[in-house]
Amino acid sequence: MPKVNTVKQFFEDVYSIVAQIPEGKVLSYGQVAALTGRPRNARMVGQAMWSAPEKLALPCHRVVNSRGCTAPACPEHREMLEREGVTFRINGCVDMNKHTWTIDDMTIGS
DNA sequence: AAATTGACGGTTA
DNA sequence: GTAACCGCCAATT
Repeated sequence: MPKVNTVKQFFEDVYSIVAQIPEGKVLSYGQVAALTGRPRNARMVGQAMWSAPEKLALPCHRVVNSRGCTAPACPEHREMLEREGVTFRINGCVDMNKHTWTIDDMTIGS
């Protein structure tokens, strides 16, 4: 019954984290990968997004690359983020310094 | 089983 | 600050 830490588990972790991203915040693939325990699997995270079942309502538009830009094939996500309160720079990238999500943003509660 | 590709990241030029 | 190259890890062909 070999059920070790396989990629499948990694995918579940990715879905779990991405699903917890609050509105107006974004995460980079590498950041998500690091939170799942695979900082080198940034690419795999993207693959997970593209492979993510829509029934999970996974906010993949809140996941961007290291530059803070939206996914290469989904520039329309930019408008979705703007609508959620995310601010964009002239270069078309998100203001990471203010919108890169962190655990600290969810634990400061109260 | 081997080689190529890929929603990426980081470093060097 | 921008451009190019290499490197990481798993999937796909």
